[in-house]
Amino acid sequence: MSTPQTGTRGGTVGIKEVAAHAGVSPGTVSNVLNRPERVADATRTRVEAAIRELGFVRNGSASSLRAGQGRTVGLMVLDLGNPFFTDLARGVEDVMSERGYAVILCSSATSAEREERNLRMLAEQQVRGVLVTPVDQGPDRLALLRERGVNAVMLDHPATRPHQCSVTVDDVSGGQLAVAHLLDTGARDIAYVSGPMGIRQCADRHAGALRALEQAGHGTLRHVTVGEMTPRAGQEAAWQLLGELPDAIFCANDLLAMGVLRALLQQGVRVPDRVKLIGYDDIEYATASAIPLSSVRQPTYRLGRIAAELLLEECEDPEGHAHQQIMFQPELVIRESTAP
Amino acid sequence: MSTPQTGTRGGTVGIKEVAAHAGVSPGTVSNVLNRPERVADATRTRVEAAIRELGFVRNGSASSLRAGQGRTVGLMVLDLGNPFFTDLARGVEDVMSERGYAVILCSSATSAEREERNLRMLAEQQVRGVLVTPVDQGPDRLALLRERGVNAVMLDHPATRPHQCSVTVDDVSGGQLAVAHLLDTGARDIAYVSGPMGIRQCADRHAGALRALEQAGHGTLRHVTVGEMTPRAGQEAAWQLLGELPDAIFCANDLLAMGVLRALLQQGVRVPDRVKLIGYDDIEYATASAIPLSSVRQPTYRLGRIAAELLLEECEDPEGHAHQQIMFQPELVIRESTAP
DNA sequence: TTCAGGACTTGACACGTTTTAACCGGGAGG
DNA sequence: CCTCCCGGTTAAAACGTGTCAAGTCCTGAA
Repeated sequence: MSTPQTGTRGGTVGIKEVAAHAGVSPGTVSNVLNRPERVADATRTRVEAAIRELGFVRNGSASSLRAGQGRTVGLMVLDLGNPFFTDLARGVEDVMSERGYAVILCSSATSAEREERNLRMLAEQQVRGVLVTPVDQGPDRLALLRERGVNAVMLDHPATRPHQCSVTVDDVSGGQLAVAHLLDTGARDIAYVSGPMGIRQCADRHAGALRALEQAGHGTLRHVTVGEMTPRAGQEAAWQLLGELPDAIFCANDLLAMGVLRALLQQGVRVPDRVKLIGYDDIEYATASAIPLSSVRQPTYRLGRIAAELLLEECEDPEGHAHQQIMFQPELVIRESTAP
Repeated sequence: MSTPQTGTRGGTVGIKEVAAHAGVSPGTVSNVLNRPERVADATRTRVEAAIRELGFVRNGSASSLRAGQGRTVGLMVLDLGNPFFTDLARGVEDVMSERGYAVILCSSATSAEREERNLRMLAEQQVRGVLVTPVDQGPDRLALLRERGVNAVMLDHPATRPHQCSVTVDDVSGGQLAVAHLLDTGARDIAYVSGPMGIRQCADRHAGALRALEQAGHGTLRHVTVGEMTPRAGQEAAWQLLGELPDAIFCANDLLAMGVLRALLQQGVRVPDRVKLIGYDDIEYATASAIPLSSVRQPTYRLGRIAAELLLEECEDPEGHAHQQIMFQPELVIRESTAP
C-alpha cells in the first residue's frame, strides 16, 4: 500500500536507505563501513545484513569527495608493448587489487606531452598516489601532483627529489656485466644498440659498458641509437652494422636484440660464431628465441610489487614512513647467443 | 594586509576561487568547463585566464558525484602476462587517452572470485562503462554493474545478452584454419594443447579443429589440457606427448606453443621435420622464436581500439547507439614450424 | 538513590561541483 | 507603453558520503 520512501531518487540505494532498513542512522552505517570497531556487534551485523539485502555499493565519488582522498592510484609506464613494463604493471596490479585499490593505467608512449596530459588527468581523478616511469629527466612534471598532496614513487628511475621513494635496478652495473661478459668471450670490437640517450636506462647501460672496457683495458665501443626500442628498430640498427660487422652487439633491450638477431640471421650472419649478441631485461620470450638470448635479468615483477607496497605505506601512514631509494642488482643470464 | 578569502580551506584551488578571481559566479566557471558555447567570448577568455593563473584542476570526485557519471572506464583482462591482452589494453588505452577518459585496469587472472571482486570495485568507482574479457560463461557477474547503469562491451567474447556490444574474432574459424593447414602438410595424428575448456576460446578453437578434421574426412585429434596458458604449462603438456609423438601439435595459444617448442627441442625432437607445430595469436615474439612459429593472427590492437570506441559511443550517445556484435576473421600465418 | 563515566548512536553540516530556475537589461513587436 | 523574448549570468539547491560534537542509555561505584 505505502510507497517505499527511498531517500534517493534514482534506482541506486544509498547509505540512507541502508540506515532506514536497519533501523539506524546514516552515520552508523558510515561507521560500519569505515571504523567497524566503533560499533556494537549487534548493530554491525544488522547493518551488514541490510547492506547485503539491498545490494548496497558505496559511492566512491561521494566518499572520496568528502574524505578528501580516494582509493585509486595511477600507474604511468613508458610502453605497454614492452613485456618489461607489463610485468611491472602486473606486480603493481596484484598488490593494489589485494589491498582494495583501483589502478588507473596510463602509457606515456615515451611522449612528454602525453605524459603531461595523463598526469593532469590523474590529478583530476584525485588519485592517492602515482607510480611513474618518467619519460625524461627534464622539467619536474610531477609538481602538479605534489602540490596537491599526491604521493609519488619513481619506478625504474632514481628519485629526482630528496623526499621521494624510488625503486630501481642498477643499470650501470648491468651494462658493465653485459660488456665484461662479451669481453670475456674474446670480443673486442663491440657495438651498443640503444634507444635515445635521453632515456636514462640507455645512458646508464652505456656508462656501464664504458666502465667494463676501461677496467679490462682493451676493446672498443661503437654506438648505434634508434628512435624506439622495438624489434623493428633493432632490425634497422642491425642493417647499419652489416657493412662492418662488430665482434659482439650489446642491446639496451631484449626487444631490440630480437630485431637485431632476426636481421643477422636473415643475412646469414652466424650467431654466436661470427657475432655474439646480448640483450637486456631477460623477458620470458628471450629464452625461446631462435638463438636463446643471453641477457641481463631484472626482478621486474618484484619491482612492481615493492614499488606498490612502498606507495601504499606512504599513503596510509605518512608519519611512520621513511622514504627509501631501493636499488636492485641485475643478474647476468648466459645463453647460446654468447656461447664461445 | 587583507587575508585572501579562499573559498576552500586546503591548499587546492576550487571553482569558487577561480570565479572570484575572474569576477564571475561559480556557475559560470562550471559552464566554461562543460558548455563553453553558452558563455560569452569575453567572459570565457577571462575565466580561462584565471584557471591558468591559479593552476586550477577540476575535482573529478565532486564532478562525477554531482553529474552522476565520471570520465573513467574499467578494463578487465584475463592475464596481464599475455601479450595478446596487453596489445588489447594498448588499443583501449590509446583511444581512451585521446578522448580524455581514465582507464582502470584490472586483471582477473582467470579467477572468477577475483573477477567479481574487481567488478565490485569498478562499481564503487562509478565507472561509466567496462570492457570485459570474462572468465567463464557462468553466472552473469555483470548484473551488478548493469543495474547501476554501467555500459559493458564484451571483449574477445560474444555478447551474453541481447542488448550488448561485443567485439570478437571467429575462434572456430581460427581453429579450423590451423588444423586444415596441418592436414595439408600431411599430418594425420594431431594433438591439441589447450587451457581449461571452460575458457571459451579454448573450446571454440577445439570445435574448429574438429570441423577441419570432419571436412577433410581423415585425421584424428588428441587433446591435452593444462591449467594455465603459459610457456611453462606448454612445456608440461609436451612432456605428456613425448611417449607417443603426434605428427603435429596445435596450441590454443602462442605462449603454450613456445613452451611446447622448447620441450621438443630439448628432447631432440626435430621441428617441423618430425612434429609440426602451430600456435595462436601471432604475438610479436612468435616470429623470433627458435623455429619461427606458424600461428593464427588476430587483429588484437584494433580489437581493443574498436571495443573502446564502441563503448564510448554507447556512453555518450545512448539513444543513437545501435548495439553491435562485431566479429573479425583470423588469418593464417605460415612460418617454418609447419614447413613441409 | 545518585552520579560519574563509558559505550554507542545520532543529527547536522561540509566536501566541490553541476544544474535549474530565476534574473537582468534591452530591443522587437503589438 | 506594455509585453515578450533574448543571450548571458547568477544564486541556491542538490549529489551521497564522512566527521564530530552532542546526545542517550547503561553499568557500577559511592
